[in-house]
Amino acid sequence: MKRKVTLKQIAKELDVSISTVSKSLRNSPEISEDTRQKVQAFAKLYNYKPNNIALSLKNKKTKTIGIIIPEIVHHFFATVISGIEQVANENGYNVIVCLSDESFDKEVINMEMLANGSTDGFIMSLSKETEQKKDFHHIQEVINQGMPVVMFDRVTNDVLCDKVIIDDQMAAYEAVDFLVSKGFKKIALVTTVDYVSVGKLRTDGYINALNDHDLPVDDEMIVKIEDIANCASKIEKLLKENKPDAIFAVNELFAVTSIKLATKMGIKVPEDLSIIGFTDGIISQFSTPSITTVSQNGIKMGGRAAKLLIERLEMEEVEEEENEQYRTELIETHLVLRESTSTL
Amino acid sequence: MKRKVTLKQIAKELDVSISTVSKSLRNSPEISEDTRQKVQAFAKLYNYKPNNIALSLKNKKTKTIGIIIPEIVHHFFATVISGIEQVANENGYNVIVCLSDESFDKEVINMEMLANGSTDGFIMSLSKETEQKKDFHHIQEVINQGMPVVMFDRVTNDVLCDKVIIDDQMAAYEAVDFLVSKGFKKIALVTTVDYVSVGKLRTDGYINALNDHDLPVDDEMIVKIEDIANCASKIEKLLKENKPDAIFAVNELFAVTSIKLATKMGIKVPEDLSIIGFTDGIISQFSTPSITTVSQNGIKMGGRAAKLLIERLEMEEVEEEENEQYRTELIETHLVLRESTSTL
DNA sequence: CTGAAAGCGCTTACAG
DNA sequence: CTGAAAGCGCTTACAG
Repeated sequence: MKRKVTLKQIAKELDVSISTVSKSLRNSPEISEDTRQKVQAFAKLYNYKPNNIALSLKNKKTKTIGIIIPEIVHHFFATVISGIEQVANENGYNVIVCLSDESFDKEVINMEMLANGSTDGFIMSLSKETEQKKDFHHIQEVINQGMPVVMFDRVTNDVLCDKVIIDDQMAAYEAVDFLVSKGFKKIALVTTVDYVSVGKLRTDGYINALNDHDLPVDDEMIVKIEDIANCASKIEKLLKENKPDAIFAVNELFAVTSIKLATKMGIKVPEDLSIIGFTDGIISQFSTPSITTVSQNGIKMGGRAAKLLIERLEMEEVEEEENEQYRTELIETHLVLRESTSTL
Repeated sequence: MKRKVTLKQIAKELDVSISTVSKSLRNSPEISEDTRQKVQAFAKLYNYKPNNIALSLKNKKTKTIGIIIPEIVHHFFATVISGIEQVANENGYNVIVCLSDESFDKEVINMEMLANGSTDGFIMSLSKETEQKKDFHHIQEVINQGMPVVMFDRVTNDVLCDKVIIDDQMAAYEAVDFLVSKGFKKIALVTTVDYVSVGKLRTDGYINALNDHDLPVDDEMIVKIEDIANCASKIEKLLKENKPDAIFAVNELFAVTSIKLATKMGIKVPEDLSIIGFTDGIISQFSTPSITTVSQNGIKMGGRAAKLLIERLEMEEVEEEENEQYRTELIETHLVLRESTSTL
């Protein structure tokens, strides 16, 4: 068991001061070529690596990014982490991940815990409960303390900070517009309850698209699902009683569930019913039929979020802090055509 | 912008020493009731929270766990992280995630980076490249420095440490045994190349099961896939030339790909061909037909791994370090019956 | 009961 | 060219 070696030990071993060792290793010109080499050779031999914690304390920056998301067993969020991680790594940052499990309390606790010195900033997506409560004091507090926050996907206007989103409303609009252009008249919507910000926006997009095409917006054709576990009955009812010829679903799970239920009821997809989902994940790719969907590039979103955060982090060092030019970056989306929509 | 307050500032404000503040906040009996209350009130008012980094440096422990896995956009690994995170949180630990992207170099770099004081220990699953190279010096080094490591899923016998695995060989055996018991005679295997440890074990289980039932092991019926991207041709060839009546696939992707290809070729699943996969993920659940599979409880694996690591971490404090009783925990698996196997 | 000092591992302005 | 000192934010054994 050879514990990690410290400057102190090297200094003692070489009979010089700690300062000399430190400077030698950082190639300070103050130090003579001779001792520098001696120290460096010794350090190499003992595989000296500076202690991150000590550096963090000294420099008052940790070079780590805190990520707080609702869940990780979720293709889109995993994808975003992956994007963050990549950019973070390229810039010498590490990533510490906390899950809120869609709970407000967990989100607050995690945020406060990480804010006590563990990270330089945050990248986050709101939990459903937080969106419902509209209580963002924990985020505001962190920002007030001078730690930058970047929100993505599930964001709020009530907090001023950098944001990375897609244009949910427009993307939904385009999906529905596509269906209309293909001649569908009875387009249903399977969406979330309204407090889920992205769900609400996608719902708005659906409504706008119908309006713009002078199609009626029928409440019977809009199914709002609170709890994913028992969404089946509502969708079945929609299918049976309202006989839509197309469905726009605001996520993969709603889309695949609709397909499965329709198929079970003898409704053929896409012959009798076309379906468009949202998020181009594993399910959309491997479902049978595969699902036409609005792609949402999580890797890119994560990467951008990390870039924004790091830029702000590095900027702060130079300029005086109050550069309140918060940016909201839009990641483009597009429709991925697959088998679940008929090409009449 | 009100920056976080420190002991020093509180001390100054209250005109007492830093030690007194520190002790007051930790409810030391040394301090008079009076000053203790005064300090605590003030600290509360200013929302004082001790700085994690300073505590880490002082205590020589970070209360964070380093996780190094091949990828995160992967249902099983995401599931394991989720399990780790939960147990970690319950015990006051945070989790810092690094991805090796299946690359040996990235695995080494990440490990070394985190080992320089950022984490108290590691939970990891080997990258494919590492398994191929059989170079584990980075792991051994970390262990030699006194940091505990827990490996899961993709583990190696060449490193002594705690491990959490499933019995891959037995699980595969049981899956194939099930197929045999249902009367299938021409059971094919779609597996990985041999250097992937879990793939190899599952292959062994397949072979053993056939042997024990006096069924021939035919190399033509075994497809080893190196690169997931272009596995189609090999599976098509298998289907066309060898006409298996059942397939055991060592992961979800191979299973669903086999189903899709078979269906495209007019082979009906499960009527003409039964398929069993491995890992009960999103794909298995939402594929059509849904896939019979060997469940592999990632949440539980992650939870156990975290438990093992934390136990060792807390143990070290007391006993003298060389308690080299490394444990290997087996997580039970079972067959989840779904639509992809016919129930003759 | 309170506080000065040492120390965790490092860096850097300053003296010599 | 080298080293002592101060400091990052904290804790704790020790003096007073």
